[in-house]
Amino acid sequence: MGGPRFEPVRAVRAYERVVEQVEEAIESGALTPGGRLPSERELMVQFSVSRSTVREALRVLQARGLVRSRPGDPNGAEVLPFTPAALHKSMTTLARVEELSLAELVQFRMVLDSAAILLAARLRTEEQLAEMYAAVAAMRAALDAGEAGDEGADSFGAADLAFHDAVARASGNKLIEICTDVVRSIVLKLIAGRITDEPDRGALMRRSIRNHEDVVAAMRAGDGPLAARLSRKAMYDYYAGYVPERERGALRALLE
Amino acid sequence: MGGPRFEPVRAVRAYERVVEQVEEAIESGALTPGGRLPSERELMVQFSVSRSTVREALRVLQARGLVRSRPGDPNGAEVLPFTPAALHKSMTTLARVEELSLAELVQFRMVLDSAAILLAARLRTEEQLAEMYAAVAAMRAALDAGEAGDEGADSFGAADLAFHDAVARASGNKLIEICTDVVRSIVLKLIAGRITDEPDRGALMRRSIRNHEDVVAAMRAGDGPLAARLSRKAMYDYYAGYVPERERGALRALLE
DNA sequence: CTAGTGCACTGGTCGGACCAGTAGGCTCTG
DNA sequence: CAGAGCCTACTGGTCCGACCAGTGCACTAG
Repeated sequence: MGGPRFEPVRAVRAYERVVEQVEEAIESGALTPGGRLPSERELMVQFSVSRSTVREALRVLQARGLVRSRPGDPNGAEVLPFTPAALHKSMTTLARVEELSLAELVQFRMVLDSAAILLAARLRTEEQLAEMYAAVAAMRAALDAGEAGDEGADSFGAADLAFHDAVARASGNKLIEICTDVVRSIVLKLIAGRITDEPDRGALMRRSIRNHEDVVAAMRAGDGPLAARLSRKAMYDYYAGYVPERERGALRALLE
Repeated sequence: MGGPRFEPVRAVRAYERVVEQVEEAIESGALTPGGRLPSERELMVQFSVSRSTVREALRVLQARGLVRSRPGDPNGAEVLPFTPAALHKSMTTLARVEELSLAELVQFRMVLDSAAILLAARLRTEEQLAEMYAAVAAMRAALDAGEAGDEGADSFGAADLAFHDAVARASGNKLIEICTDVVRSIVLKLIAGRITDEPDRGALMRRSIRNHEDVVAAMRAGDGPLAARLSRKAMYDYYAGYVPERERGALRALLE
């Protein structure tokens, strides 16, 4: 039969117990976003631990994006609504430490974005479709403004963001929405600097706009698979130039 | 012209500076996994801060999965190789706090897994293909063992994990690999308990095995799109029963 | 009734102290 | 001389008490 199966007892630190309890209170809904934790001095009484322990627990909770504390606030730490900030942080370190290549990130975006478009083609409302049209129009306006001066880059990027954000929201999947946003910002940070030096930037933008128009037209027509395929091609066209030649093959694998 | 553009100065805490410096040392490669940080008392000298501050910084770094400290270790905190533990944590809280539905999670898995299979169908080596066959064989063995007693559930799940892990690795995209793994474990945790109560469990497993066989056959034939479509169907078949009726439509949208 | 001023309290940081635990050098023994 | 055991100098975990610069609110003076 074998003796009783003993499990190794991991030494559980005091601050971890505090973290667990607060975390559970938040997840169970006992503490809602906007609500306040008791002050540190109050917490040390309730948990019967020292203030150092309380503070270390709060640091962990803060690192996980669950609470925020402000000096001088008489109300104690504030419970935050969930933000993907922690997710963003861990993915960013993943990208840096684990040497994620730009190709992998762009590939990931192609996968998620085309999935979002496939879903949005079915689920989108007329209003959301209008948002997408507006975003494309804003991209065109940014292009025209950029032809004269050199200011259009920011607003073009903002319009592009608005487009993909509208699509992601229309997909009805919050996880896709958040992940696309996170990965998008990481990609942009990686190619920042190189993006404005692009010699053919105007042509790139024009092509991107045309691609977006094709995508949204296919979505209006309800042809999700086509829209998804077009969106993968659009993203490939836009980012392939930044990806080393020998890694582009993996990207093209998604173009069918 | 407008006056000089002042930026709001956010009060930067001492422990944050410590975190930043250590983080940068890790990301720049000055500190490599397996390496050791100086002891806390040594750090408080180097940074000219108190031990409380050092410790709060270490707690943050630990929460981000970058270091780990053990009591009594004369070598100081250990720099960890990257693990998706932090990513996992933040996604889990995302799932709980932000009320991600099971349907969204399964949908996400369908998207990522089919993408991984599409890529793996092109890039897989013979060895990786053999791994997948072995995993399917293990699933069948677990089923047969389970018919007699009631022990097969664990080994069936383990074999299933091995299959999808092999596919994800063969895709050549570490981000996909990590995310599928994270989401997978969250899904399993959500339906834990319900999974063994399934009355038709044997039939479900048999069907799943057949689906996996079809997928791997399509991959051997090099038909990525077919394999991807089959894998989406396989996942739908396996998990749809746990998803509320009215949310299944979004899942079916991915079946074409 | 309003505007200004304290006060009580907050979080951030510091320094010192104690404890249980570890690792490696040391001594003592064979 | 070799090996087994103790011992000490560290480690991280926790506690305590203190000070500071801020914040909100009540209270007061106009």
